[in-house]
Amino acid sequence: MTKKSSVTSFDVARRAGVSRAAVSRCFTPGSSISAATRQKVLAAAQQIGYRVNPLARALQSNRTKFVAVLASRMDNPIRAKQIHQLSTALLRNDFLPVLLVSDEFDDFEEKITEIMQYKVCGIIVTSDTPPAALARHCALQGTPLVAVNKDQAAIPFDRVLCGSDKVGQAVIDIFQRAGVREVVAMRTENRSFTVHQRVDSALQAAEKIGLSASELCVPDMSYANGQLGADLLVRKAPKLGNCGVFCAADYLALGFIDQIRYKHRLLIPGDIQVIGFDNIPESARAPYNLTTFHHNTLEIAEQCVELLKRRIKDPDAPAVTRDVFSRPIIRSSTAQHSSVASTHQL
Amino acid sequence: MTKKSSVTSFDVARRAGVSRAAVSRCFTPGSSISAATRQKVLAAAQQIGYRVNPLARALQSNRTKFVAVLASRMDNPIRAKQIHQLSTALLRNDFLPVLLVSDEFDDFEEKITEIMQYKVCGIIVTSDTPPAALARHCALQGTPLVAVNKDQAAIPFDRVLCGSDKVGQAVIDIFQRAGVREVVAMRTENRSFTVHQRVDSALQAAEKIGLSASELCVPDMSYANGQLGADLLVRKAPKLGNCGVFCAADYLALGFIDQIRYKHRLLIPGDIQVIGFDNIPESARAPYNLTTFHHNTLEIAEQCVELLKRRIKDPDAPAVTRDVFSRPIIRSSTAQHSSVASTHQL
DNA sequence: AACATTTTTGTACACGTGTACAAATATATT
DNA sequence: AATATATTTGTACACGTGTACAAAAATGTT
Repeated sequence: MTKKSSVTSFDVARRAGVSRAAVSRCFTPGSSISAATRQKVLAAAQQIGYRVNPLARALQSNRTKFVAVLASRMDNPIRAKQIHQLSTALLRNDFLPVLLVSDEFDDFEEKITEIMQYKVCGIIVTSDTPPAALARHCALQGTPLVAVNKDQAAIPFDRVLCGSDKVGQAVIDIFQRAGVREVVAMRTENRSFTVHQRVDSALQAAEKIGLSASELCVPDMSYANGQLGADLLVRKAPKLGNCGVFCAADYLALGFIDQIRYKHRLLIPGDIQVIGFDNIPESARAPYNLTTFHHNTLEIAEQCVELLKRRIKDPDAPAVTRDVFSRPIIRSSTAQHSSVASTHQL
Repeated sequence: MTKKSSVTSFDVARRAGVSRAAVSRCFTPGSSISAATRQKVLAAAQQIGYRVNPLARALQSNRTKFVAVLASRMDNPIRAKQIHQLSTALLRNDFLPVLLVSDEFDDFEEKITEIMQYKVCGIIVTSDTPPAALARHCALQGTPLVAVNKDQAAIPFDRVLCGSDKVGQAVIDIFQRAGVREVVAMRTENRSFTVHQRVDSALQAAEKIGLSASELCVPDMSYANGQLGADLLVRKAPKLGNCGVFCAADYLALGFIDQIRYKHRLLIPGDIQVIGFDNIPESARAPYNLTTFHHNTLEIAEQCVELLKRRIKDPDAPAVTRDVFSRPIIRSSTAQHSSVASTHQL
């Protein structure tokens, strides 16, 4: 048993009556080979079930189809979905995703250098891994790097964002139309680029139209911290009138809403209006009906792969940033005053 | 730039004043090498930053550290968590997970045969991929195969389950203590081994103690199908008394609960009691508070890796099935009659 | 000290492929 | 038909490693 089915290009060459180089050329796109011999080789290969050994090919050409995907915190459904979409997009484009999950690893850099030894043809960063050191490492090895929702660094790399600055403006527009007089933006302490950008842009947009705005800070992005945020807000300002809270992630918003309703016994959107970001499945459901933004993970994934392919083709192209639009989705966690009752449903 | 840092074992050998074979032996566990030369080699390697080229090694030894992880439907949080835990467990044990997501792919088998060309050292199946054909393929190539929550097949393989038969009994116990007189078990049409096993074992357990029991079938495992199940149940039996519904997955249960409450205007657990399975984060929250079972993805992941390692060590060992216990978690979607108010909280 | 035995070392080959180079063939041009 | 050019083919080497084999060294035994 376990017969090593090592049928090599030699076998194909012999059977087709050509040199081994011809076989290699037949399976190497762009090589010079006549139609006649190509046919002979393909026929022979078909007959004896030949497949190019990708390891030997990689050893020679210094390239594999592997793409390292750096991830973390997959308990957040939007992150899980992003990984799902990324993996699918990569597979669809004939890459093979290697999933490196950074949680629990102190020596995560070690894992990255290890996978780079395999001559991966690219790295996609979704995790919290700070990309500065990684970008240096990649530049040194000539490995393409694409980062999702990351700030720029000294060494440039390709990036994909999700509606960086337009989101804040949209939040304020919605709140204003809904009659909100005071805006609170909830951010996290940890180093998440987009969270801060969303919150900052919202605060700026509020200031621009003279709307009272403040921020509220919780440690991390989770349901529990959303609850914490509710407690903090109620303690700080027990009397809330026409208040709108922008949570930088749906997970925060859900915790916030549940805590406001079930512990503090206030009404949403009657007493407090809430906007989230991500549009995770739960947000659409009856108990929440959260006004939020569609986090377009599919489009992000496709942009990542496109940038990756672009850079593989032209390693010296200038670094690019693609901004994927995040569509607002109005539901009933915000009041719907105006006649323009735009009720997008996903 | 992009200097190929190809420092090879030749370079190390020259610097250490030994043969290249000595270098190879130094980095091959179990090889015969003296302590003295090992030191010399390690020192030299350290100095010039040598790392074994894993591709060349793989070409020679016919083994890589890659493990193919077959996944699907990662929009379900429990599946996402399972992938997360599996990837982490693999990385912790010095493997590299390659994530193959089957959704959207008609020619998924092609992807599997492709990754097998890379001489992966194992395959772990979490997806809906029917393992029968795969098992044959793996047996032929001598590739270890571990399946999660799959039925046995003609060709045996290692398996990990999650409380296959004990769950049904536990469900009925809980319902009985809570005063339920009629049990309905919701199953899915699609080919999920564990769903059917859970439902069947519950029906059997009910029958054993003379409890009236019936089943309800919905197409797939999703929130929307939980809603559908609620509609079907209410249409079939508008007058429900002391009824307990066992949903084979929390996602179903949540949809069921929301639909029962927000559309049919019935009370839970007053009118209908509900038990789920998985203990996804949402189930613990205030709006739901679902009685369910802890789906121990961490333990499952570790068992998978353990079985994988075992089989790599001894390829001819008999196939094994490990059953991971799923602890019941009593919350308030079931009534708590008896004095033994066991309120486990995760 | 001479021999037998174990351990360590070096040489040489194998893994299966891509491609530079020159030779051979096919095509275009005068 | 003879020459110039473009295309295809085969040969030979390179990619970087693991390991069988025999030679050498170290260790143990009488």
